[in-house]
Amino acid sequence: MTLRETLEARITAALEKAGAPPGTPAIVQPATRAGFGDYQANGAMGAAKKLGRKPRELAEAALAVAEIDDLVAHAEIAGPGFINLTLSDACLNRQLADYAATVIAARPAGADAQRVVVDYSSPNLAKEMHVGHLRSTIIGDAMARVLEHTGHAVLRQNHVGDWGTQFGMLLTWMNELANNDDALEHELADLETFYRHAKQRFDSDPEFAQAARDTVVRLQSGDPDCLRRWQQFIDVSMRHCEALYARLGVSLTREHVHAESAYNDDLARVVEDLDAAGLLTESDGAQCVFLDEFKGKDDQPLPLIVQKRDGGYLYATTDLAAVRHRSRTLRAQRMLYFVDNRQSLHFRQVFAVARAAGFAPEEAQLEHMPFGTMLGEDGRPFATRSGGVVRLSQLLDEAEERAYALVTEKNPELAEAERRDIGRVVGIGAVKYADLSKHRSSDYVFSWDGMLSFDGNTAPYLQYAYTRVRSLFRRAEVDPDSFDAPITLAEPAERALAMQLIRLPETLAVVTRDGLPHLLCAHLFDIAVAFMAFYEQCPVLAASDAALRDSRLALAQRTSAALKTGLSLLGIATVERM
RNA sequence: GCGCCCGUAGCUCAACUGGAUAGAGCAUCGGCCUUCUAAGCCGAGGGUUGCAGGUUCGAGCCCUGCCGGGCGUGCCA
Repeated sequence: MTLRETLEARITAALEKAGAPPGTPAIVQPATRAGFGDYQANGAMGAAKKLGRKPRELAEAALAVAEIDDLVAHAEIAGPGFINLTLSDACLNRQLADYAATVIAARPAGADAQRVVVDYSSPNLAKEMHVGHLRSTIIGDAMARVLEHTGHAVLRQNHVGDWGTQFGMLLTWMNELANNDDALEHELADLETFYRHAKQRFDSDPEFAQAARDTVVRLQSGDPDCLRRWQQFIDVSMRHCEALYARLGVSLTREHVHAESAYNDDLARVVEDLDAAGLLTESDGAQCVFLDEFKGKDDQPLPLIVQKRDGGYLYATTDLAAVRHRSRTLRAQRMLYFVDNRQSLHFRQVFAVARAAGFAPEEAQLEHMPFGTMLGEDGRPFATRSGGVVRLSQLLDEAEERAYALVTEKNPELAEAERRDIGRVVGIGAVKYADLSKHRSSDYVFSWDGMLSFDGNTAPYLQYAYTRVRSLFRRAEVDPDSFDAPITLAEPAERALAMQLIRLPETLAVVTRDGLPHLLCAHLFDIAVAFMAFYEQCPVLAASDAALRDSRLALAQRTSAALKTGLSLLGIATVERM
């Protein structure tokens, strides 16, 4: 239980003792202003209103019976009925003393631990990954890491698109090139070009288009030659994805891939089960599920189509099969889908049908974690821009190059290899953080300068704060991993930093619940800002006495642990100097 | 037509079950390197939170209407 949750529970209990109905939330939040202490409880006002009592009076009564003396030094009623709380030094010191174990360390699986499926990245293997794939991949990966850190069993699922009509076109193009191994090799080296050439042939040559459609049928009927070709293409495309994952530091590997095609054998069964459950309706030749809660135009019932008139299945069928697999085979209690918000309706329908059909039990948490569309600098959706999208590899090249140039300018005396390494870590970090630090659900504008900025609220700022701590320890010739000393918080800057440090678990709890890693970014930035102020105002190595020096070194050491751990949960690495 | 999302400083974005004086970064302007890394720090300016009502002790957040934008809406994924 985090400090905030403890306060919430204690104040809630106090409100109840003071006469509020059971379960009246205390609504404990970080104080909105420095003068209001460390936390504030806002619940007394709402509760008093329901009771017809004076809010300040209820707050007063609650405070009188609140058992918070072990945590809080000062508590006072302010304004219409806020309860402002200032933590005691003893409380702060307890948290800081055992910081690595109590605040930083990953939580062991407890009673409330869940088996959580995180469905993310899921690129379409027909094409090369582009910048639009960044959001699902980066945000999903951060969430998988945070969930693991908070004690949950995470099951990563990379639901890659490896099936469907466009593969007929690609395989046909492969066949045309097949009599020339070098040409095929060369074409496959660049999937974007490969796709474009195949599409050109498809659009311009009716015979090719027909062959492509025939190939789809052969593929789906299990033709061995087709399957071999298909497998060859998938391998190339998958290796390309894996290279990007490795470069990005994304934790997805081959074992997390559970492709669309893996559900092929389940699809007929899904439709049968829907039929057996009495949910299936034929409409215009298609097999559909109609649920009352979904209405289309003119209040007409809105179907979820699971089988086309020609017998083919759709992605709704695959997603239903996936829910069933994740629930029954993987035994997931919570399933998170980091998928574009354009599929909101689709998931609402799939989840509702899955429950109705019993593919997932009522208590399973099925949550679409939508993210917004990446827009071009003209404000229009990125993918529709003429001239094609920006390749991910292109963006990463540029990021690494700019970071390398900058470190070379700042620290020319570092060895070439180290500067290259710093360029990679800082460049990739900047790109990932630029994406992670924005609220997932809002559309956002892709901007080279935004993605590749190294100033202000960016990953390099956090990485820089980390290197400052490391530099202190190098100069002090002390090993930061084994160093410890009692911490005393005298200066305001020291106390402000300590407060930010001990709040990290609260942020992780919210991130875990809501799937919003930008809150972790914001908190890490707050920690770094507090550290920078501390660093400016409180000399460490030149402190007036040894105890003060060691106290500040210990505080700096906590800071580096918080930053390194926090960044690693975002999937961002650190360097010793930059 | 109906449904979902969005509209906050010049730009890009925050604002945690409705909380106190709406915050950052970038950009602009002014300071700070003979002292722990200036990728930094300190300070300044910049807002009718699209518009109009409503709900209440209190609204960027909730409700209604309007304006503007995005997406979705039966056989692609």
